[in-house]
Amino acid sequence: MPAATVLTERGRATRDRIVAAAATLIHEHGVTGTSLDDVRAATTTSKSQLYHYFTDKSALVRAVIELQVDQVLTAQQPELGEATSMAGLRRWRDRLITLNERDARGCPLGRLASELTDSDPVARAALTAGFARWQGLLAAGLETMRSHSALDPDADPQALGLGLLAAVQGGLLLAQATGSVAPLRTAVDLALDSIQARTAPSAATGHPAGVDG
Amino acid sequence: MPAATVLTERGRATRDRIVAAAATLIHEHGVTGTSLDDVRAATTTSKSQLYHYFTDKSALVRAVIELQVDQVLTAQQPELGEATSMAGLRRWRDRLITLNERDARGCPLGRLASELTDSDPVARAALTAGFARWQGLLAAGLETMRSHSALDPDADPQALGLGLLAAVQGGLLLAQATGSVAPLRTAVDLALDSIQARTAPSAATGHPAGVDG
DNA sequence: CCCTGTGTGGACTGTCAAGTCCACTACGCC
DNA sequence: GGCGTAGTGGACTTGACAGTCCACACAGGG
Repeated sequence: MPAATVLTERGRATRDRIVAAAATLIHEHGVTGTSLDDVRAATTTSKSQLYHYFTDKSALVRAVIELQVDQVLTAQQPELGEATSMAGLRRWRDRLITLNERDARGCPLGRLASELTDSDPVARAALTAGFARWQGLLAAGLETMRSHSALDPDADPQALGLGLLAAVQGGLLLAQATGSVAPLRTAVDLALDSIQARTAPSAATGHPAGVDG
Repeated sequence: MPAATVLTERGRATRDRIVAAAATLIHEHGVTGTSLDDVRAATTTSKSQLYHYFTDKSALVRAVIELQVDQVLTAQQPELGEATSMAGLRRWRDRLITLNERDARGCPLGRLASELTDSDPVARAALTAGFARWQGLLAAGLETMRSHSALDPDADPQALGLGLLAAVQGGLLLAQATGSVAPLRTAVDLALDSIQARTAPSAATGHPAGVDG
């Protein structure tokens, strides 16, 4: 008897409310730092509802992961989808910084990843898939650049996308630890400089290393 | 009445044993995933001993952080201290990869950082200090390069060190999530390429982007 | 040889959180 | 208008874990 299979509109609204609140709480306090009673209180629901919609806590966490992946990626739009030039990449970078200079909480996905990878294989797979989507979006933009001859034909868009994503994650981790966005800016700029160094000389549009755009 | 102030040799041995075992357990299962009973069992000590040497669990965690910072940094020696050229940096990179290709568990400091930064300010400070030491070691090597004119005089060793550290952290996070060292390699190579692009043309020793050294 | 303080053992308590259960309500369909 | 299913409320059980307490062992110094 797995949790609620058929949902009415009302049920779906309640379920969404639970996942949204859980996502916020987990982002702020982590998975183990968030109790189901906290979720219950934040949503004015009852214990039985949580177990009506989710078989157990880990199922709720997995639903949160799905939501967070979507939220994190859409929060970077439209800049992420338009990162098809150095200028576009720098606009995306600015967007990232703006998103994180308010509250340097780190990336929700990064936090979930380090908390769950060695305890919940299903969650891990969902997070890996989320990172892959993110990398894919970056790689797509870089691939477009390459097809427009704005990037060295030898450059590997997938690898560059992965490196860029790692810079973002590492930058956010250090930003969270230090309480400042500076590490994020520095890390992403370093990676972007590396990409810029691979732009076809004629098509290079950006400014030199490390300078804000 | 804070925990044990004066220790005999025997007491110090016990304390060290507790911290070492706790460090291992926490690296594997996280702070919240490690109970004091687990530590007790792993060290064949008793509850009263834990509270004899540490006021509470967070005090033990802080001792673990100190140990982990030292362990993480010394594990990178001597390569980290000799990263005073592109070749030296690449040897350090190889060392990092070797250290992590066995068990892609991520960086203990990274994990602790994302787990503790918004719950224990003291732990956060200790971790920030640890990251700062790491960054400082990298920056020192880069500074040496610059003083030898092997690096662009305009390059900022501190910023490059921070970016490199972020690449390592992000790479390790993704390595942990995907279960492969590949992201670490890609991330660090991307950052190193950026540094190489700032080497003084005459002193440049390395090979082009992304190739292993 | 006792006396003091460090080191050790392990039972015990209190709290908090996951998960269960049952009673009740709301809504649609026959 | 009853009947079944989705939705809701909240008390209860169970277990794990942080932290406490007291009793005992082992050392050295008078």
